[in-house]
Amino acid sequence: MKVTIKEIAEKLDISPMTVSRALNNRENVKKETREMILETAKKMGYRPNYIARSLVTNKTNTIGVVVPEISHSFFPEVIRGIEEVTYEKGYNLILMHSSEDAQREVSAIATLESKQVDGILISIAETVEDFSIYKNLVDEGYHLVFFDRCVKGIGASCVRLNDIESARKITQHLIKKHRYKRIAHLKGPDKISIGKDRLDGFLSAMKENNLKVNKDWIVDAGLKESEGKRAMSKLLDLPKSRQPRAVIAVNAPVAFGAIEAIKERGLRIPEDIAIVAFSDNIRAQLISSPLTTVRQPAYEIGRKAAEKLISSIESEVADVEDIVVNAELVIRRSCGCTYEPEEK
Amino acid sequence: MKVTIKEIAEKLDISPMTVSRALNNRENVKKETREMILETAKKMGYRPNYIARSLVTNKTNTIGVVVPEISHSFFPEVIRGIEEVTYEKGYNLILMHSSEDAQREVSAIATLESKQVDGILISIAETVEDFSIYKNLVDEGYHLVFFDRCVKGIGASCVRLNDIESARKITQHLIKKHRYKRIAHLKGPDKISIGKDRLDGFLSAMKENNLKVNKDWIVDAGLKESEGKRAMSKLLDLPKSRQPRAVIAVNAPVAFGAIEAIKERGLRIPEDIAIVAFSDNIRAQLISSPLTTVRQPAYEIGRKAAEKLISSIESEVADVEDIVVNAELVIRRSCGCTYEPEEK
DNA sequence: TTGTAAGCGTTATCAT
DNA sequence: ATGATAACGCTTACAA
Repeated sequence: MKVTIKEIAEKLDISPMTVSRALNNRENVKKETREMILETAKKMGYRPNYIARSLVTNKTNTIGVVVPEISHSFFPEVIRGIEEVTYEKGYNLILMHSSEDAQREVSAIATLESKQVDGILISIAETVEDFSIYKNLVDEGYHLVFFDRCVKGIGASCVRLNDIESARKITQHLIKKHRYKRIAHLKGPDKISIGKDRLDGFLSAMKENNLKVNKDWIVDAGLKESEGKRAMSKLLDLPKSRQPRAVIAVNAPVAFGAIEAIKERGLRIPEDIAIVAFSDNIRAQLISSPLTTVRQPAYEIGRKAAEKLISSIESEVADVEDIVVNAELVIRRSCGCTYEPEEK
Repeated sequence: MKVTIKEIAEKLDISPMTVSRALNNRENVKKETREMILETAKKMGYRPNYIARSLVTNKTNTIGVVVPEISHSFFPEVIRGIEEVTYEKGYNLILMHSSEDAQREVSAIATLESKQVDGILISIAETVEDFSIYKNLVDEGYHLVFFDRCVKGIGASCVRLNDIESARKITQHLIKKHRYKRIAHLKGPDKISIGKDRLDGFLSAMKENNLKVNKDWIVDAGLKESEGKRAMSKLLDLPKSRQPRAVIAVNAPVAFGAIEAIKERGLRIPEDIAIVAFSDNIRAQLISSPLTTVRQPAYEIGRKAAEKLISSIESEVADVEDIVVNAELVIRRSCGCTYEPEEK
């Protein structure tokens, strides 16, 4: 039922090799022979078997993508960017989804290796503690590019936001524009770059303005809404005199959780407490005090990561790059600014 | 650099076959031999080569997914549902993206065939005119399941919304609850089921209530925002006396386009003209007259489609099913109902 | 319990 | 320009 090169060859009474050459548009086939082969192949409904081809060429023209989650808007948009580039360059995409689970991520990577992908794009799961897996991949010569959530210093390229700079920028906004002095940070996991960088940028801006950062104001908030709520509650449990006037959340879900905690105490945003966050999403403008955020150019991150990976696959040079994409401040009401709602 | 079964066998001075058996947890391997093999394999960093395995077993444990677009919320959510099931059942996902382009869809399918996927899940591109491709796939014995945008009568299963019923329900709401009589429909392409079914449900409800449907009130609006705007303009260009009092849009983007046209003429929603749409999305609740919609259980559609496909792959029975998922009315202000904004 | 031989569909290499 | 042969890494079928 499935037509093979061999069958075409038999039908035409020529060698499989000639058929293969014709089908692959090689030079050295007589014009008439080629035409006859192409026609017959079409008539017989021939489809090349990439599995067999890959086995001999040791190339699958496939890249694996591992994302931690796919429900929110950021990763689908990144995937769209990746998909666009891979399509242009003739690659396919195997999509794996770690659900923020380190174990599942390990098995996803193993599967991709077994599928002999030409390279891997990965944004690591929140719970990952052991980076040796990535290190091993790189050491074994795999093409690996991180995006958004990167691991530094293991020799893999990385496409990410300029998080330190963005954190500085949004902190500066709170300080210079609004004259807030008591600023807290709901921070992400130390282990992943967004957690560390956003904290660093925040601290750097505070220091630059000679503002004191109370130790209680740096609270672990993970990356999820429930954790954001818990972390914010901790801040609000402080004696009034030690509470912050403004809060910077590591991402939007954490901010939404924090907002819940604030509302439950009957406090107003931004009058009683201001809040801003990284990672813009549509819900940020929807809520009653629209959230000032740092908007991430997700599509662009996807494109750049895919481009970097494919160029590294095709050129075979191990040119490790740290590609930084600039984010944009989206000013809304939650920081204390006045605000014209955006339609659409 | 890449470890093979043969290399493990040589190192242990046994046959590759025994190694293969041990690695695949077959019964007939002595316990000590198996343990020794497993240990060595691990130490050497062995990864099975699924490409080679697939070539002989003729099974890739991979299914292909073709979606028309990935930017909006619906398809990512469907993909999540698909991903969840494929993960549970031990399958992988190759993701292809037609960009609503028939030609690109054809090439996506050809690629999936070449990659020897075990089955294909597809939601067809808007511009597809020729259904013989799908028919051929089915006739050749491919496992094919449509989701959301289905093609009927070619012997493939389909998971979709109960569009006729949903259309009836939302039309009934406009008629019974609001007493609108002059109702127009911004319709989708006839060729795809959502276009046809939503129109049919609308017409059926109108007929049941003895309401006349002016021919001018059925306007082709494609599936995109720009086309929705153009279509709505057509309605608004009618003499005042022949204009509809309420409009049902085939999907949310078309509704947003229509709303733009309405606003540009200085008309109010729902006071001057009411509008409702299929396919809820977060923007629907965001706009100034929050849109009454039919909410599609995308995740569930993804799950059911994947389950159906995998069961058909594994059971080898050609049990064609038309699986219908029920949608839910989300009442907001644009239909004329009063409305409490949802936070979150 | 273990081994041998053949073959999956394709392409690389060397020959003609 | 075309063909013969071997090989990619694995598993099936059969033999020992």
